[in-house]
Order: sequence, then structure tokens, then C-alpha cells
Amino acid sequence: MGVICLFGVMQGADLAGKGWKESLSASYSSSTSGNWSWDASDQSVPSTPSPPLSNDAGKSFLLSSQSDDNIEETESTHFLFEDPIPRKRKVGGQVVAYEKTDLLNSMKVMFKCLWKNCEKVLSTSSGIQRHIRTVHLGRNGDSDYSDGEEDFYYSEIEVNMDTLSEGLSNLTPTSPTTSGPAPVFPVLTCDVSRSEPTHMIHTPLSQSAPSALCHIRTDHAYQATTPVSIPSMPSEPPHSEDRISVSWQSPPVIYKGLPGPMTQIRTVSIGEKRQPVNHTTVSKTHTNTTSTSKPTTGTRKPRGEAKKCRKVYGMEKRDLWCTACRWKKACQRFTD
DNA sequence: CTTGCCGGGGT
DNA sequence: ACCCCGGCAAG
Repeated sequence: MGVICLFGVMQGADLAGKGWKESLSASYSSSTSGNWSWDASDQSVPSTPSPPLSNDAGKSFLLSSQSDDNIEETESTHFLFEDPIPRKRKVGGQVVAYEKTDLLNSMKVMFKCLWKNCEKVLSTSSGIQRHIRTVHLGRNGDSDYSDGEEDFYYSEIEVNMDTLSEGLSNLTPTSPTTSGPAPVFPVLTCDVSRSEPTHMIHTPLSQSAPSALCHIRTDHAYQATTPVSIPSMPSEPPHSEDRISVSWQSPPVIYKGLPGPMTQIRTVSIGEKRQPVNHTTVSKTHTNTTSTSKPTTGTRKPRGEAKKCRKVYGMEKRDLWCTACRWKKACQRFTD
């Protein structure tokens, strides 16, 4: 980080210098030996995910990552930054462990016709295009000609088999310790189930928590008009794999790198995150759950022992402070 | 009370 | 990106 370099430079450049160096040198020599322990402070830096989850997945993760040095670096960092929660889940009696890649594997891309009253779902884009061409647009069936218009009438949906069933099991025990009135929010159900009879997994969750929403980004409304000039259609190139917008409610706790409800967040992700602006159903429940507590800062960085610019120079010599201190930010000069 | 600094706003 | 400050937690 910049701090380190800064220090390095300053230490060198400042050798002949004066000022705060002196007051520092003591603490320097003691703690230093070259590398300036950002790693030590690193622990308090808000970038460590992996909260003490109450579920066994979290535990086992912590255990393994701490006690087992064999885990290769990339692996753990991958966990940390990509998918903080390696999942272990019971599916049909078996314990299934998977991570992101597995998740991908379990994704299935389907193409759903959006024509009114047509719920056709095909597994190939060409198939759905042909379907739309022939059935809805009345084009010549055997010609392959496509002006791309079909794109407007189908949407690519990703069906995640796991997530569907996972949402429920994941939700139940939201560790009450982590985030007070834990919202049940990051919920995941998809319209997909509606159009795909095979996926009619109606989880206990989706029933008990109707607030869950996950809608396909396209809306059938536009179909009322003539097909030619679609006003503000969510028409993206059909190749973009993001079509589903899994919109989950941000939990009422600020993720500050520490124990947070990061648990279920790694949904399918897709498309831009959409606030459920026009969806009244959700916002209602949302406010209900959140309104109680202001998302208080999860954890503040514990106050460092070192004297900071303010203390050292005093208010009157404010211009000697490091910039961060002047901006009332975390002091860069006297880190801990 | 003071101090450190997060979060957010202004330019 | 830079600058500033309200407000809060910790001491």
C-alpha cells in the first residue's frame, strides 16, 4: 500500500531532514526490521471477510484456513475475495461441497420466449429465435434470415439448480449474533420456476417469504406495442449472459469487512443490480425489517496506540499533519 | 471532555 | 482526486 512506500521513501529521504522523523525514529527501529508491518495492522483493515459464521460451513472454513498451511495461497485468497463462503450443503442427504466453479457448472442457460402468453422455453438461442420468427413474427420458417428482431422477444435466463434449492437451506439459520434483526432478505427465487415446470421447486422459503423476488429483467408489458420500435427495452445483445436480475435486498448491516451477513450474497449476480423501485411488494417488507436499527458501523478500527499528527503537532501546526489527518482520515504517518 | 477517523458531501 | 466536516466511538 501507499503507506508503506511512503514510509520507505520518507525514511530515506528524510534522513537529513527534521520534523516528525525524530519523534518517530524510536518507534521505527523497534518495530521495523524492514517491512513495516502492514500485515499486522492488516487484520484490522476492513478487508477480511469470513465472519465467524454460525453455520458449520463457516466454521470449517475458518478451521481449515487457519490450521492448515497446506492450503495454497491462491486458493484461500480466492475464497476471500471471490466467494468468501465456501459452501457445504446437504442436498438430498448427501453433503455437497462446492464453490464458485461448481456453481457455474450447475448453471443452465435457457431461453424463454417473452411473447405474450407464450411461455416457451428452449435451451438454445437459435431454437428460440426460430420459434419466434416462425410462430410470432410470421417469418418464413425455413429461411434462416434473421434481422435480430427476435432478440427482443426472448430472454436468456440462467437457471441455477443449486441456488434454487440452496436459498432455503441457507436462509434458515441466519446467525442471530451477527446482525441483530437479521433480515431474511437475500433470497433467491426465480420466475424461472414459473416457466419451467421442471424447476418448480417451491421452497419453503419462497412460500413463507413472498418478498423474495427475482425477476427476469424483461417485462412483458412492452409487447403490447408494435414490435418495431420498442421504447426502452432491456434489449441487450442476446449473447450477454446476464439476463436475470437477482435483486436482493441489501442487508441492513453495513459490510465493513467484518462479521457481516455476507452469507448469502453470492447469488447469480447478473445484470445490473436493480433496486426494486417499482415493485411495491418488496420495498414494503424491506422497510419493515430495516427501519428498526440504523446500520451501525459494524466494527471500527480499534484505536491505535500511536500518537497521531494531531497529538504530535497540535492544532496550531495543522499544516504539519499528514494529509489524512488533515482530512480527518486515518492517519498515514503514524500508523499502528 | 478529547482524539481518531468513518462516511459522506462539496469542488 | 482533493478537500472538508458532521458525527460517532473510544478513551
